[in-house]
Amino acid sequence: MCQLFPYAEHVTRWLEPEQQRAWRAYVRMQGELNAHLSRQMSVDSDISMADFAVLVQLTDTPDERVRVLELARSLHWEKSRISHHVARMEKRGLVRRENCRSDGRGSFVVLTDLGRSAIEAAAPAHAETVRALVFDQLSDAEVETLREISEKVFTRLTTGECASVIARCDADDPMEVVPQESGCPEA
Amino acid sequence: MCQLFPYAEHVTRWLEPEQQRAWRAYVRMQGELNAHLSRQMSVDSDISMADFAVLVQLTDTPDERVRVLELARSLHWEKSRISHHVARMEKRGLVRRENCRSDGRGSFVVLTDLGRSAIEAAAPAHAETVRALVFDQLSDAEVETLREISEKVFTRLTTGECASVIARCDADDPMEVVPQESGCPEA
DNA sequence: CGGGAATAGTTGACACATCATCCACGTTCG
DNA sequence: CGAACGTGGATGATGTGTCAACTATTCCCG
Repeated sequence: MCQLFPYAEHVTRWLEPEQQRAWRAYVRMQGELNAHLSRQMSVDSDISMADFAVLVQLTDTPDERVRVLELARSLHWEKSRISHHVARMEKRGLVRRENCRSDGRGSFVVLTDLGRSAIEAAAPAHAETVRALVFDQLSDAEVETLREISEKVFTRLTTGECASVIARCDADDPMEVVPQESGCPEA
Repeated sequence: MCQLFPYAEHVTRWLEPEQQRAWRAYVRMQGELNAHLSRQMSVDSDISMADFAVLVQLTDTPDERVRVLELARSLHWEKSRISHHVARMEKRGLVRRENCRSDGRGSFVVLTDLGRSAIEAAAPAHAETVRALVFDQLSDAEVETLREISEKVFTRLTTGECASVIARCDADDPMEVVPQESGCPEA
């Protein structure tokens, strides 16, 4: 068995059985959940999760216009991804590009009316789906632990050697369930 | 604010603030973790996570050959995805296709020597990365809770209305950190 | 002022996922 | 037997993500 990886003991502490089980459960769940949320979103709102993320960033901003690099940083996307994606969204009329006067290199992504109504239509259903699939299954303690686990792993991912990947400036608010106004009273 | 979604109260209970925070932490973490694992895998093994998943299924099987539909079921992939992906892997020499004699429609995906050495090279580094990024950050209790949360959500996703998506037969073992032989003694 | 270096963004090539469609074979039942 | 229908799988079109190269502007330093 193990002789399949002759150098294993020098490189790897492997995973404990408990960890193996947890990891496989997590991987499976996470894959299915992503798939389900994406499908749900495109079925009942005709936009993708990626579109949604971009639109959230735009509605989060007072004048509904964000620099491309700003988008890249807050979404943790590569700039070329932003560029391609915005191009596609522009073709569908969800956003529009504008040149930046103060910096000749820059350009803004601006929310259109179509874009605004798209996200306003999508957000409630999405939040509802998340609630039904995830939070209705979990106790308060579990929710808290989920947050702690996520924060710990995320911190590990964005500090030290790992951080090299993208020029991580600060980057807050990568994604919301409900666009910012969700300071909804009865929430 | 909330009048942005006039029908919201009829449709949605929204998320509690605690849940919002947990959800955003989870989404962020999960996105970064996926990205990091994929990048890591392709950098130090020259195969993708998808390749890895397919190869694991093959090495899991005594004679290292699996029917396409079998693959689709155990990975929870669509059959066309398998087909395309196997085509690419075949072009790179990681697997090869063989016709099924007992059923003229069917075909087998067979592990090649190159494929075997690819996964043998990839697995330890991958397991090590997962351990370093995830499990080294977590207490035993957190690992247990992570598994419980994952199982609860996964169960919700694969039962009832949600299950309609793919013809969910049974489908076990969608993905492993270490190909099956990982019944490693000291693990 | 001039000439690199850094920065903002785009582009093209390619890997990947999904969807709809198609084809070949098998099964069933008249 | 043979027509109808189901199944295993392949294919092409399209949307999406990544990498590497490129352009254009701005910054910096002499």
